[in-house]
Amino acid sequence: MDEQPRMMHSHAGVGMAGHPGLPQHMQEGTGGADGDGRKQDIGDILQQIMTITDQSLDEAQARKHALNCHRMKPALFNVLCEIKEKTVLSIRGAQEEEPPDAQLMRLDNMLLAEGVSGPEKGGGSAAAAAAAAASGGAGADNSAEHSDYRAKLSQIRQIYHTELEKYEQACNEFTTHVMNLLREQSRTRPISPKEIERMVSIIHRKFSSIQMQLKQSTCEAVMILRSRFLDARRKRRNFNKQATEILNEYFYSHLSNPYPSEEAKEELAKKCSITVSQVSNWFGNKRIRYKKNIGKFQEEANMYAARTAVNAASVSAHGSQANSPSTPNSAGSAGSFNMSNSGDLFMSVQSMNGDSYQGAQVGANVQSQVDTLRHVISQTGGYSDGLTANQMYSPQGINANGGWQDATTPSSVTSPTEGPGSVHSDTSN
DNA sequence: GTTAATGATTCAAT
DNA sequence: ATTGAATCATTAAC
Repeated sequence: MDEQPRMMHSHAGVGMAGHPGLPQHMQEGTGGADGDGRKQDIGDILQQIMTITDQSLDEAQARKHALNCHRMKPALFNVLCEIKEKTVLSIRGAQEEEPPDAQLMRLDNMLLAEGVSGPEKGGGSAAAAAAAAASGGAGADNSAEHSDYRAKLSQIRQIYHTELEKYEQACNEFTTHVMNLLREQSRTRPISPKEIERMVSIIHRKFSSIQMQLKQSTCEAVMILRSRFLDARRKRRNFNKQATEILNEYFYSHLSNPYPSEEAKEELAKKCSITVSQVSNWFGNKRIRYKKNIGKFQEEANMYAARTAVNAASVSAHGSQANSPSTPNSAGSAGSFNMSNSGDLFMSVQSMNGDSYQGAQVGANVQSQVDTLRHVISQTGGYSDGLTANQMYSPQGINANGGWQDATTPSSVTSPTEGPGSVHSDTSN
């Protein structure tokens, strides 16, 4: 509280120091208005300015008082104000008109998007929902994390608003204080309204730069929170049984080409209530894991093959039955996807199969039924003797195809197995 | 507590 | 951009 008088005092002193001699001179009654006299006056004034620092405080105060009482004071101030304004304007022209800060706008946009600076609850939940959607989960069961995220966000939000309010209040207080000060001082030194205005804008700029820091750190906090929340994405949630079944059905019924198109992925995603990228992930994992250890998946393959075969048969018995016997030897296609070339007996058949999907969708459908039926045939023993049947599902068949990096597969062990006899961990962990 | 299963991520190749 | 492969990280079963 005692700063104000001190400041005023010191400013007043400086103000006085600027033009101390003139009034004094006039006061002393040298009324002569001729040119020489004026020059003389100016000389005196300058002299007095130079010696002002030597003067005592009391003397300065006395002069100030004298100045304030002088009848010419208003006119003089007006002139000085005008001059000041002109110089100020020239400076101003150079440094003002700064463009609306891009950085600030970005921060504002982000805070708005994250629901920190927006309207009360709506923005926040919207952001949380967006984050939840980004997390890829089926929603529902990550409500704990969800609320956690929301709680943290609202905490940040609260801090942000409190601080912002504080800054605004401080800014207003300081502005009024400075304005009062300047108004007060305008009695003792030339201060134009424009100057006050300018000072206010400087203050506002300063405070807004402080606010920007606040916004920046808030943004950082939100980003950290967000990244932490999104890390929860890594928290694996098993798909529900139905979804897995749908995916497996598709996989095994398209075993010769288990690469669902974008549309198929979307369809599957919709059916399984998961995202398209999750479908892609699933198929990626499935392909690689299936390929790595076909033996392990035999049972599963048979099961789904049988199931889809039943469906297919019930839908269109004719077509499927017509197809199945036509390629009895190609049964080895159990693992036929991705195979490319090899001059085999299998090859010729399988490349044919491979070709079949490249064309119309009808072809693909037929293909899927063919795949399916092959499994059924093998499972039920089909025709052709057991040996053939075994070969159908053995990794040997795949190796024979040379399709994907044969090698490694312990064919000698797996081939005779009827089921997942050789269950060795595929993805050693 | 150990281990297999599994969804997600990363990185290189295409 | 998509895929394969390796790997990570979590879940579920034992």
